Amino acid sequence: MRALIVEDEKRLAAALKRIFEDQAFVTDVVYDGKSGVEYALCAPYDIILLDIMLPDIDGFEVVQTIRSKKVSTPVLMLTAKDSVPDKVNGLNAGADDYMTKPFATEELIARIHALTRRSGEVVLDELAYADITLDLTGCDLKKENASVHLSPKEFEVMRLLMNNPKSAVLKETLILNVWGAESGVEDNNLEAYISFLRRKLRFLNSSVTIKNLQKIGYRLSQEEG
Amino acid sequence: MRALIVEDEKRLAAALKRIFEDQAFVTDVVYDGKSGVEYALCAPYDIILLDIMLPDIDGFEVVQTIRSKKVSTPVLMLTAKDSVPDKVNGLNAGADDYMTKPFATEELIARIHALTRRSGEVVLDELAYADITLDLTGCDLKKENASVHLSPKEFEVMRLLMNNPKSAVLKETLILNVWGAESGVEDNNLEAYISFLRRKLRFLNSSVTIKNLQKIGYRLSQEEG
DNA sequence: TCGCTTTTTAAGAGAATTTTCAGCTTGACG
DNA sequence: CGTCAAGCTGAAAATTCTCTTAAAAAGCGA
Repeated sequence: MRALIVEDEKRLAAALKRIFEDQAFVTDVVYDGKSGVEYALCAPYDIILLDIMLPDIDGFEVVQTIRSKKVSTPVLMLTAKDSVPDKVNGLNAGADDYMTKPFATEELIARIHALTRRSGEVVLDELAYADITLDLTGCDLKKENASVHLSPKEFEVMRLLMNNPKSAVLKETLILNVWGAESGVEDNNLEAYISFLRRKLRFLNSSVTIKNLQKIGYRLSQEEG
Repeated sequence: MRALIVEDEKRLAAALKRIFEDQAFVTDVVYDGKSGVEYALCAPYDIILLDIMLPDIDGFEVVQTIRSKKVSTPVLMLTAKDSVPDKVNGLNAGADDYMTKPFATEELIARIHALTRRSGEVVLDELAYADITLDLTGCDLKKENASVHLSPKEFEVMRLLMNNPKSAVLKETLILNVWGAESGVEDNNLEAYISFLRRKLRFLNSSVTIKNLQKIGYRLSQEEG
């Protein structure tokens, strides 16, 4: 499932991205209306999250434009104002639902699911590799009947690794996606988490190990016997 | 399809962005080499357009860096000079194609399509020569079922040699691409690495040898029986 | 605030990689 | 041959990266 987030406030955008990714969406983020239209027209999304207040053209215009181009992806509008005109305008312009900021994460998730269920897809809630399974709804890592709890950051790191089981995941990618662009975290921080995860994998007695590629990053691998 | 443009001249960059967008690419533009590397490492692009002359680090170094991180996105280099050394360096460093400025829009479009078509069809993750194979996703050299691990620099040297199996690779080219422009490493350093690689080839019992051409450089060759 | 979990930081051990050096071999050329 | 420059190699030294702990700091709910 793919999601597009159109939101100019970077921090909120990052938080939303996280939420969507926790729901197993592949997520693109853009920070203005023009890009929103471009992206919506160029790639097939299952849902578009759209802020009304944007630096260039506003959310209403974005919906209108993409609808006029026959894109029928569900649109969830986000607005700081709880005013009736906004809602009406949004729905008239072609949005499928709206939410007012601030909002509870649970409510957002519920609405996301309501909108995407409608389009008839199944929501992926597990990631598997070799003998382990990552539960995307809870936050734990399982092997057969055993399971360990993962903290949010451990979970994010593991999810990225399990999403790219074939290739190495760059240290840059991991840090960017787990801590964010300008977090300024040290490599050692990531290393500590890798260490935490390795301990938990040993605890589970899994055949999965996290391999280091010097100067590059990490990848999962399965130990023989 | 997503494109990244790395070009410091704003007006040219804007023109390029327009061209890409007309071809239905979602396009990011950055104006210096450092940002180019960051973007390339953090998002999946289908093509990267890269100017050689950039304010901070040059285009060669950009390609070299992202390739050393195993990013295999096709790179189209742009150069004002039509000099052979530039082309050679670019292609050795891991670029897929180059164009000299000024250029015709049609030619650019044709090259873009050639490169992205290619990437759609085959994912290049191995380099082969005679009886050996270089795994570009991991860091190892294989012969049949045996394999040896290569360190980052060993890997780079080997990749350059295997990229140019027909001709000799100049010592300067090797040093430039593996150690960088102003590293000031001695020839003996390269010799040491050649020696490491030879040992590993012997270990693999490969028919491949690294031949020295006095005062020039090295080339791969296959020993008979 | 207290107690718990999570995250960050720090430090040292340990590995892996890279560089350096000395002595040796090879090839070119008179 | 003899000599010199260029190249080769193994070993040690130096450096850089990584791993693992433990402890400090931060966050969070009761």
